[in-house]
Amino acid sequence: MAITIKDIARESGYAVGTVSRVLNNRPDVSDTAREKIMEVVNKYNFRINNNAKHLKQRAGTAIAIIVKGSNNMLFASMMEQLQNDIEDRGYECLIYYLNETENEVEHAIQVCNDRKPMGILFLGSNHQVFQQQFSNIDIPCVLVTNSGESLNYPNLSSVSTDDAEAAKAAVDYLIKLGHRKIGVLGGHLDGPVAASRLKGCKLAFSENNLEFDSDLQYEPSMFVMSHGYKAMEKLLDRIPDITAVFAMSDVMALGAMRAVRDRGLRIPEDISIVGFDGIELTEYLITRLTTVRQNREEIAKRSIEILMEKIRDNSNAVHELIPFRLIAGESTKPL
Amino acid sequence: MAITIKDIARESGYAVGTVSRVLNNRPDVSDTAREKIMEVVNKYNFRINNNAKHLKQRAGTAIAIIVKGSNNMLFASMMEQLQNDIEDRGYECLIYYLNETENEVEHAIQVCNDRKPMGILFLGSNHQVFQQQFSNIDIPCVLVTNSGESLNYPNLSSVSTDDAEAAKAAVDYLIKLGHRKIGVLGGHLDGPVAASRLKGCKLAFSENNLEFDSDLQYEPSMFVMSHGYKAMEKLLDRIPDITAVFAMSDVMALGAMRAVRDRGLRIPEDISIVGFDGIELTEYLITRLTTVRQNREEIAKRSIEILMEKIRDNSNAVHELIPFRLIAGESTKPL
DNA sequence: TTGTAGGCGTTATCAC
DNA sequence: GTGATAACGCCTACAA
Repeated sequence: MAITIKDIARESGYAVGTVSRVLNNRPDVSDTAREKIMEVVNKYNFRINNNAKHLKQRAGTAIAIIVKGSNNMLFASMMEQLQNDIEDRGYECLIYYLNETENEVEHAIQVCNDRKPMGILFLGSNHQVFQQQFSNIDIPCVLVTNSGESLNYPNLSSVSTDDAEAAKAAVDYLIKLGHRKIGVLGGHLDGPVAASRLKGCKLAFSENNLEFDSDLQYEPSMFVMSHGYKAMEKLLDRIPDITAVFAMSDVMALGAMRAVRDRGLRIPEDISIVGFDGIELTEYLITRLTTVRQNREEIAKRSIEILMEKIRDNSNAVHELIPFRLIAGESTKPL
Repeated sequence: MAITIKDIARESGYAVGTVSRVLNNRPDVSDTAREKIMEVVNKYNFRINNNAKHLKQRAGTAIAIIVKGSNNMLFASMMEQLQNDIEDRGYECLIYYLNETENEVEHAIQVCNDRKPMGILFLGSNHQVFQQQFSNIDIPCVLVTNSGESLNYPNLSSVSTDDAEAAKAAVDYLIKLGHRKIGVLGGHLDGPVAASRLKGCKLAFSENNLEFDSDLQYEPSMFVMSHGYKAMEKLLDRIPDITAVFAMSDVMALGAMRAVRDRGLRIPEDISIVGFDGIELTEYLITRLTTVRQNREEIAKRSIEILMEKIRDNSNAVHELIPFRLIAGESTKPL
């Protein structure tokens, strides 16, 4: 059906081995051969069959990136840098987007089987899934943006923000501004991210001798605008005299802002809001969002550096925390 | 190295043929065989080698989606629906994200070579690239969101918004509100999208007996916030008494809004802004953005329906326009 | 219902 | 520097 290197070999007068060598830019080919063969390749618009190629190749030279959630703006904003960085280092970059319901480790195992990458970067991860199946993976991996410390695998490093510290900083900021009736919008607590952030919140309250009643002040929400909106409505219903909110993601904060406004309240005059992540969008909002900015450039950079190091020396996993910054925007004010 | 169906065959006491049949859910296998083989498969955590599989398979049963730009919020918001819809119809869904600099048709040709999909959906496309190379693709394809009419390939359909009409509606709206000093922020005009939208703008002006001086009133910009911001600054410099702006994408409009605010002007009191696309975000902004909403749900739905139809009967390409709606937000007001 | 064997298109390993 | 040939792991006839 399709044209193969065999056809190219016949047409060019060379053997398949030589054609393969040319196609892979091997040095041990004469210029005449290279020229003649490439001519035929172009003439027939030949394309290599990657299935055959990867079937035969023992070890591939590629880095895989597995992203959970094509709608995640934080991840989206990191992809270009990651991809460029990997390619600049001479590796091929295999990108896979999975949705929330798919099993990222299962997928990774299959990728290892099919493409034998040298390492994997995970953007977004479900810890339970990692606990259950990650032992099937034996190449170096890095969790980008989540800590993998508690998972404790020798080949699973991580580069992330200190969630507890960062959340604490957000709530501290609100408390310093004089707020006392503070609500928290966050993820469901089965994951370590929301749990850590909530832990940080609680610490901020207790260190300031303030009560924190989770049932009253905490409202779980998915990390999307619509859920942030609804969660904020519930919080406003439960705590009518609330004056500030910390949302565990900017996107949720955005939904919350609109909910506040739709109740006829103003930001920051009536309610102060702090987000989390520091996605680009927050700087363009007319009421710039005060947010905990994860240093995504540095996280991306270090993730790759660490992955490369592990590929090189196969040393034990490291778990690095990258400093965050609280960016004071216009969505908060002293009470 | 890795475990193969041969190993499974040996362990289970069956032949490789039977193992293959079980793995592919073929009906012509006894329950005992299926059971016994699956037991061994699970015991050894066997995973099929897709390279070998696809190398051998003549025709794959999959639909490919090629997306240009992982940062494009309009595309991101359509992916889930597309993916679910395709999988609900029993097809496998192959997703590839490319960045702006990569050649989507080149990539598609390679995908056809390797995975032999039944059809391809393109989200985002460069017309020049299609002109040059699309003739190498002979399976049904659909351009999702861009018109492919002028490309005139028998196997390239498209489902899109009438760009000229929609842009005209946006500018008409501003004119009806009494605005006369109107600026336009748009893409570089080598692509058909920006060109069509600009054409629509011009028509709106001329039908209302208004002048439109491109050099003065049109400012090109990439479809990202930062460029929208800068382009708006230029427009404000050139036309100090400007009262309204139409931006050819919501993301650009967002940048423009912030630029306006940073000049100490207010939206919509001093400047009205209309966007394009109608991404979810626009509904959550505190100053809800007036925008031309592309009916992305319907575009996604029809794109797949058309692709399926073409796969079935291989009939000639169709180019469908899906009605848009102008959503009046809070970013515009009568002059 | 199950087994056998050939071949998919490439790379790798020999020779020459 | 180049050629011949044996794998790679699976699917698909065809035979039993």
